[in-house]
Amino acid sequence: MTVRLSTKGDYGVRALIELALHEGEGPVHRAGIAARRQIPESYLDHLLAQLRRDGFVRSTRGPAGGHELARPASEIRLLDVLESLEGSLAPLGCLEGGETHSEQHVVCGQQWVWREIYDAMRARLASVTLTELLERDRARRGGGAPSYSI
Amino acid sequence: MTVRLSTKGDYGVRALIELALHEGEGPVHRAGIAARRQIPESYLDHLLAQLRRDGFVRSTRGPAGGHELARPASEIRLLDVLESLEGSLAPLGCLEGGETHSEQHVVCGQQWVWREIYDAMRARLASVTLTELLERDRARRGGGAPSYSI
DNA sequence: GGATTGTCGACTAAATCGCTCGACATTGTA
DNA sequence: TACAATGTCGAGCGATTTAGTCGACAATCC
Repeated sequence: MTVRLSTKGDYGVRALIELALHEGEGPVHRAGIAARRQIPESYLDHLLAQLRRDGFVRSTRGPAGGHELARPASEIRLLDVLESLEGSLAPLGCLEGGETHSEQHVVCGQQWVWREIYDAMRARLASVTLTELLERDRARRGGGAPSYSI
Repeated sequence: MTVRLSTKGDYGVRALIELALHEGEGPVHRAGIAARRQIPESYLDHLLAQLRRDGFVRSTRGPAGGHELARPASEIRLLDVLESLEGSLAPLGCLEGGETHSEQHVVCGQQWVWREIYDAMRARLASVTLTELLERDRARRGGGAPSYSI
C-alpha cells in the first residue's frame, strides 16, 4: 500500500499555485491561502517553512506580511517542489543520489527496472513548471464558478 | 519520504526467483527459500500466503512439502507480483482503477501528470517476466561465487 | 503416532502521516 | 511605546502502516 505521494506535495503545490496567482502583488497571508485552497492552516505552516528553506518562497513578518514566490513561476519546476516536500521520490532506497541516506531499506533486487522508471518519472516532472500548473488549475476551475470566493 | 516500495515486493520477488530456479523439481520448502534468499522465515510466510491467494504459487503440506510456481515463470509478470504484494502502485489515490478504495487521500491536484507517469510505469513493469528476473539474477551472481551455499 | 512441513491469526515495536498547539519573533499602526 | 497582526519554531499526539514474531492448528509422509 505504499508507493504513494503524501498530502504534502499536493497541499504544497496548491499553495504555490495560489502564490503564482498573486505574483507581483506583494505577500499573501497564510490564513488566506489556507482558506482558499482548503489546507489546514497550521499544517500549511510547516509546508511553507520547507518551501522557504528550499528557496521557492520568501516571507515577511508583521501585519501586512505574508508569503510570495521567491523566483518567477516559470522557473519553478514541479520536480523540485515535490522533492522539497516529499523528500526523494526514489521508489527504492538504493536509487537515491545522495550520500546521507542511512540505507535502512536494503531492497535493491529489481534496481535495473526501477532505475529506468525513476529516471523517466523525474524527467517528466522536471518538464512541468509552476506556470503550467497555474494554467491547468485555471482551466479546471475556469468553466464553472470558482469553488471558493476571494 | 514516501513514494517508496516496501520490502514486501523485493522479498516476494526474491522468493519467486528461487522457485523459478527450481521450476519443475517439486516443492521447495520455506526454510530453504528464507535461508538462501535472506528473508526472515516467519515473514516470508505471509508473503507466500499472499502469492498463493493470487495464484502465483501452489503449496503442499507434510514432510517433503513446500512451495512451487503455480504458473510457468514466463507467464508471471513483475507488475502483477508487485501489485499482489504491495497493493496498488498508484502514486495518488485517485488514479486507482478499483472501486473499493475508501478515498482517504483526496490528493488529486496534478492528476494529469501522474496519470501519464503511472501508465508508463505499469507498462514497463508488465513487460518484465519472472524468467527475465531469474536471468538477471543469475547474471548478477554469475560472475563470482554465489553469496549463499546451497 | 510422531516428525515435518504448511496455514492462520493475534500481537508488537517502531516509523510515518497528518495534523494541533503554544511560545516566541517581527513589524506596521495608533 | 503599546498592541495587534502576522510569521517561526518545535513538541506532541492519534491513527495507520511496516516489518516482523509467536503460537496453535492442519496435513501428510513414514
